[in-house]
Amino acid sequence: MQRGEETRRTVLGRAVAIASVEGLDSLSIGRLATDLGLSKSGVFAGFGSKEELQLATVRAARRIFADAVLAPVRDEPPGLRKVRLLCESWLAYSRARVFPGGCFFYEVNAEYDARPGPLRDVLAANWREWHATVLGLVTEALDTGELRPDADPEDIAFTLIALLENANPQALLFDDDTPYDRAHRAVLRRLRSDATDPDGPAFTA
Amino acid sequence: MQRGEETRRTVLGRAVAIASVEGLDSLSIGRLATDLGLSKSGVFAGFGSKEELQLATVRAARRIFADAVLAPVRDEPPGLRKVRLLCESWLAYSRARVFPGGCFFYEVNAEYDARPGPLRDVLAANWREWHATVLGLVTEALDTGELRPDADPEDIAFTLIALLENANPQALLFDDDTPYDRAHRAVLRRLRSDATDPDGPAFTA
DNA sequence: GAGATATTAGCACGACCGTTCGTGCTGTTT
DNA sequence: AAACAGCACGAACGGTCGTGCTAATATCTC
Repeated sequence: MQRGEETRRTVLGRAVAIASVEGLDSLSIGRLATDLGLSKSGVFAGFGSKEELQLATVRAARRIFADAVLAPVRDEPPGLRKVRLLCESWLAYSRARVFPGGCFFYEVNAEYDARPGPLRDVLAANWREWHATVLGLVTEALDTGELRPDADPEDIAFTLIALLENANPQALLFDDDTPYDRAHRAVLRRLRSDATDPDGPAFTA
Repeated sequence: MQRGEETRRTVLGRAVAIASVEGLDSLSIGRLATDLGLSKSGVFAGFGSKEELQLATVRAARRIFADAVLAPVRDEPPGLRKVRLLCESWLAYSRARVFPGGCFFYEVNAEYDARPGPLRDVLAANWREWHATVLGLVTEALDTGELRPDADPEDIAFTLIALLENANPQALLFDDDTPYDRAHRAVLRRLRSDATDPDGPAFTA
């Protein structure tokens, strides 16, 4: 009997869309029910509490993020090119409005970063995971010798993430895609500045 | 008879604090009244509508931001050092929790960047102003010859802002101040990479 | 088919929301 | 002293919120 699971999926699909635009606080069970033609208690029953609905929404968004951003580069060989492709994948994900409100996690991190509780904890864990992913790829690029040995992978990861995430609100606030291009150029610049071969194939292929 | 104005100030002081942590949506007139020992209708009367309260809150936050971040460097002579001091001023502002939720505008921009309306419009204007300020100082540093003539001021401004803003959520999410140090180093690195004298007095004084 | 079970619907609750209204207080102006 | 504006108050409005109940319905197992 997996009809309940399907309902949950339907609800979560709408929930991630709403939350990416208006935040997890604006998720309301009654509104979800009305939007989807369900009863309020039916939606409620599928989650048990509003907080569980919010947590499930974050987990659903995490899967979508992984599919949209991480999956396309998963099978790339380690190295500097893979770092670049990951950044480009992220920019494409924000630009394509995989979530209608841009990056889901930019929105909800800002919403909960100063509010202790289970939600912030899971968001912090997701951030750590994302940061570790970027840092891991940068470290691999160091191992392949495409980055100078004295390069600081932590600094590179921090900078790359900063450039990506900053394009998101600017593009949304002004309904303008040029911040993505600017972020892309800044990413390339940062990578080149520590690359052993600034004109190598990692930047052109 | 300026007692009303003083009440408004009291309300706005609490409002900016709440909004920096929980967002402008979580501002509730009844809660402000309870917190401050006022009546709900009294608070309401001072603003006329919830949206006007939100807009007034943004204006109040803008003044606080200007005092905390811009004012300390206002009288510095133009040049690369002034750019660096502005960045350090911003980091100190976020670190010191001038707003308890970190940077007020990081929070509310994320909240409203995908929601058209008067609030997004005023937030976009504020962002433009902030960006123009950074860009102006960078351009001045170009004029003084401290930055290489082929440096792209737009790219520098974008990168600096990205580095600053990215430190904020990370510090809040993990209750940890090291992102500020990392952002600081990244800022210096970015400025040095386009400076005519990477070891000049702009970086040491 | 019959019975067990998982899933929805319907309804009511208390709390809080933004907003409106009428009223009284307080200090200035005439 | 009288008239007046500015301001805050308490009460109440219709609505929506999350959350519990109970009842009806759909699906799976025998």
